[in-house]
Amino acid sequence: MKPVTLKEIAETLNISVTTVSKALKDYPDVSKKTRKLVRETAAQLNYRPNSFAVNLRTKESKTIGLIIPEVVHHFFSTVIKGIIAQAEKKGYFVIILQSNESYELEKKQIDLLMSKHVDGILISLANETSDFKHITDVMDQDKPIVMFDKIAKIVNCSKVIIDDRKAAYMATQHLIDTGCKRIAHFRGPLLPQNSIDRFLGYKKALLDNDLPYDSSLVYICDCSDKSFEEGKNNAAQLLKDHSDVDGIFINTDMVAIGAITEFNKRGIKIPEDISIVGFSNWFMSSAITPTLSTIDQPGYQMGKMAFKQLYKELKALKQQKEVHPKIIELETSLVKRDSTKTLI
Amino acid sequence: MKPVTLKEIAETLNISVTTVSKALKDYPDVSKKTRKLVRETAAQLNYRPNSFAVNLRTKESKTIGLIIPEVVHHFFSTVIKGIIAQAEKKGYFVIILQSNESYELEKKQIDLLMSKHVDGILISLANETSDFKHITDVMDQDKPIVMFDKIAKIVNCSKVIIDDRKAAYMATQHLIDTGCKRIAHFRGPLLPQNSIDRFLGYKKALLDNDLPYDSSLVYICDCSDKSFEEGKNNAAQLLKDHSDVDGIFINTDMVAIGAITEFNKRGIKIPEDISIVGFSNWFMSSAITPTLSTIDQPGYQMGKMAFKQLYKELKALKQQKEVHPKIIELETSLVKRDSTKTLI
DNA sequence: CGCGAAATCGAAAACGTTTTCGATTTGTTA
DNA sequence: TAACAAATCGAAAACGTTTTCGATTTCGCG
Repeated sequence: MKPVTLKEIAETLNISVTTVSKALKDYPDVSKKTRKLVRETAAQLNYRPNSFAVNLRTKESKTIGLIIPEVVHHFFSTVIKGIIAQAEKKGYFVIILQSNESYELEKKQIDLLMSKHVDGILISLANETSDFKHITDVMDQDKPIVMFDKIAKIVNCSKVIIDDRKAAYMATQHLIDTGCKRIAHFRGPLLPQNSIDRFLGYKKALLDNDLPYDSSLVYICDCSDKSFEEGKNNAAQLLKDHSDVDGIFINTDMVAIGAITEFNKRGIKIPEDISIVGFSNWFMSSAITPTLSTIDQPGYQMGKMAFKQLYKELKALKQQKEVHPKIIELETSLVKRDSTKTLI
Repeated sequence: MKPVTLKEIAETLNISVTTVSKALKDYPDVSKKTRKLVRETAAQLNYRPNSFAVNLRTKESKTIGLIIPEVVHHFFSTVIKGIIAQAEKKGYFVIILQSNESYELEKKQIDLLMSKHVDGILISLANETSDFKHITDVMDQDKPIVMFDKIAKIVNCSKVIIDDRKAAYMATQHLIDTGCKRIAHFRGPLLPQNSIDRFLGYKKALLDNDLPYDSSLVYICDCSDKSFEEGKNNAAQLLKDHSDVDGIFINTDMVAIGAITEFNKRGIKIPEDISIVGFSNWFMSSAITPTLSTIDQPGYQMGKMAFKQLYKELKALKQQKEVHPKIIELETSLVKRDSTKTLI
């Protein structure tokens, strides 16, 4: 009933605990004979090292923390999956906590993870977060932290990102290329770096093509769990405000699908009346009618890379090596579908 | 730089480690004066108990394991969210592992969690799983385990479920009530209890209404990440096989949406030609055209309840009390939308 | 056989906490 | 003031592992 310990193996074999421990870890200073003997009885008694004791001794938990703004979110789900898969390969566990896009909660969650002594932290920042002391505090304690997707440029840690500005530029340029002259933008919240960058990419594309930038064509949405509704509302509002708009670049696919739904309901033809490009390549974007042109954002890959970088830093730290923060930029691509078309 | 320990607090105060420890836990045998003193210096030195040592001493990790077939899944996301939220309230962490619907992987993940000494396990079984020794092994080691959604009736542990049979009956009855005479079923895989139950509910509703059960009207789909495609394929196949079908009860919303997409493409009118009812009330079901009638399945609630039950058992076990497995059944409801209508 | 080197082993400390139980001090009452 | 109860404290063991360092044994070789 009681779990088997090194001591019990030692007793049944009439050798010391030390030797048993060393035998199981293939230390060179224990003879092959006893090594084999120990292995066998350990297997026979179904020995499992007590991870609590190992943790205490080695000061490692083989566990990392993951803080995410929102678990119920398709893109983040794929990131989580990438992280978990990669962590498992390296024998790490992942503890997931949510920030609910709240700065206070984010701080609390970091605190919890630190008191739990996770070996490292992966984080995508909350929309609210504009102060980063809680992050730098972690770094000051020599605990590696890697940001992904929603990052802070000012913090000097490793990051896994896409070039949001470039991607948004690509999306907007595509609208222009297919003939749009007056292009609106449904942007995300004001603080997060990626919604800023997407906005800037949109703006730059306009200016590079000698199209005037009109701030009244920029609509804000939270991109919360109400995204879909926001898309509908913004679409309705846009129709009221500007009858001349012929294209929209939208911050996320879900908002875009909300907008499409609203346009469909009102008999606005896509892409004949209005062309739309979304962002993230959520699988539903190929299911909606019309199918949605969008930017492909590699979530799984992002999770995978984020863990890989964290793992590198964990190893470096263990060997007392210097770690240099690294910025990993993943490629995005434009996926052309039916919501954008060159009209004759 | 080094984290402060009880010992250091004791030294700065010239008292024993014992007293410090007891003071921090409000033991009655330390005077109020020293208790306050200890608290203050602990706060001042920013003392954090070393969780590794606490774990080792108390044999608790305040961590539970969660095994889920697939993280990238809207329903499971909401369950995860419910679990994490509730766990946090009680000071528990959640380690998430995926089974990818594989029995072998599920076994391995349980093994990992056991070796990590999680305090308890929450699990939704993989489709492949038909042997349950790995589950009963956990129970034999007095580690509480609670199943949710995809459960095994034969295993005597606590479960949080819905009445899939009743819900499916409701869905099918609704199709019949709106005038359908020949109703197909896109069912899930053969092994999981819930897809069996949904099939049985469908069948019973037919028979209770004196409609013949025709096994050729039952189509199987994996409900994997290819769900959407499967919906399209099954829909296309159905049109080839049976031109007289006027209603379908579909195992999940995502498959249903795939089917709707296919029907839309082919000019089949919903609900005029074919009525459709899905399952789970995924938010996209109110976004698709036409909106999808479905069964509301309370994911968040299910996660919350699953953790609550596990927590109860953890507490009972700590107090050496007997634990009685409990089956918690959550209510479902029919959500009527545009994909089903009584036609005049 | 003797000597040094190499191979093999084990005692013990350490990780930081919790908790038992005995020791000491303080307070109370006759 | 003596005697006892109550309050307050601390020594030490325990949780199970890892690792250092010294002790012992074995071996090779002259």
